[in-house]
Amino acid sequence: MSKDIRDRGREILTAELADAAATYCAEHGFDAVTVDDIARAIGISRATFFRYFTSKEAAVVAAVRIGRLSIGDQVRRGQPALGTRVVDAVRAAMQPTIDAAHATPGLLRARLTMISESSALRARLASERSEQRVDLEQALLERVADPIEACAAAHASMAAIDLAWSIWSSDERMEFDVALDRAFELVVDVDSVQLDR
Amino acid sequence: MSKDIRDRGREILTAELADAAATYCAEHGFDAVTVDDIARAIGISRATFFRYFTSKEAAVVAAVRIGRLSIGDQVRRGQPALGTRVVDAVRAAMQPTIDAAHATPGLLRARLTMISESSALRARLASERSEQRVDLEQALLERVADPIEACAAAHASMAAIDLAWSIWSSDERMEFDVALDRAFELVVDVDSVQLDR
DNA sequence: GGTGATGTGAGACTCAGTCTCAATGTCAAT
DNA sequence: ATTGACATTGAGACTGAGTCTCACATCACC
Repeated sequence: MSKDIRDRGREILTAELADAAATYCAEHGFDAVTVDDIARAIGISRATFFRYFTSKEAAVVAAVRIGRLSIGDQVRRGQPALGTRVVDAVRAAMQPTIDAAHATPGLLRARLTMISESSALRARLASERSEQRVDLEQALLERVADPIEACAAAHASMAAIDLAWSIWSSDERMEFDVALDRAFELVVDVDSVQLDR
Repeated sequence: MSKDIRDRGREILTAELADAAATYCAEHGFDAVTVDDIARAIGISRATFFRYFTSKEAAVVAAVRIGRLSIGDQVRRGQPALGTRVVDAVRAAMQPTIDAAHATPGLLRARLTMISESSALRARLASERSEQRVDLEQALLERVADPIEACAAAHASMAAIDLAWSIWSSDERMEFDVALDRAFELVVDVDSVQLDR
């Protein structure tokens, strides 16, 4: 199937372009550069840039999206056993992300910092996370009978994943899998958190 | 203090403009109208539109943002007692929103539907919710000693609030306070949700 | 009636994102 | 080697969002 090969080739090329674009933006400041600048810097035309990315922000956010599989697909692939707690299934589905974070932690931290410093990039990331939650919801609906329970589990799990990134970002020495464990534990036990001052 | 009066006047005017803008967009389709169209329709110039709203999307989203107080400020105002569970404090802080949702449920539902149908508006709403979470985090930090616990509680609470809007949107007969109760209960008990098929 | 501060409209400008069209490259069949 | 189908690219025009400057109007205060 030559089509698969072509598509894979395009995927790899997209990843390389996103990487180069993110590197260029990190050097010059995302808000200070135009799409023309980025395109020229990574060796393509403006028109081609928009064939690979839907927006200026998308290119940079694509550079931190680790595995090519969505979180929903990762859950499906894991084929978690009947009776598994949903939060455990989602936590397990994060393994590829953990591996990627462990491989190049410094680069990932730098790029998350860049994103957090631009309101346009923060907005894009928030929007992307929201879509990820919908994707996770759909995957869970296939394995959980009550749709509202599936929806709730997706919301809580995404909250935990978000929290894990926060925890990981705020401590240079933290490993991402530890942050994830802590985040899921905190979210599951959130009813024990009280006002203590 | 005349300055306060002026500011209050501007707040009221902004709310009226947002309302008119949302109504116009609902009639003609958000993606199909330009800022020029909206501005003309609500009787101001394009330049003035951008003095009241930071973007085209902001005007519409402002029309569904109910109380003028942020969720963090609502928690502070509630002055919840020492030992209160954070989730209960946040749930209680939603009372003004409940009241507003109860006052004009049909209008609110129509506008949330419009938002869900435009990717630009969905993105804007997601971004706004993310900022609300940060705001809530800051308020909780003042009352919870462990910053990570405060952060976790903010993430979980915002997940519950998001979920409440989902639940409320998906059932015409649901009252928003019931949706909120159900959402908080589901998020707090999320560890009991299992894969059952 | 001046005078200064604030709000508004007009219009120029930059840049993001879309679209069309022509040029180039690739591959297969002959 | 040549041709023809097809995909990719670059160039450039175009729309519309968002910013900025300047001129004008309005209103309060003196």
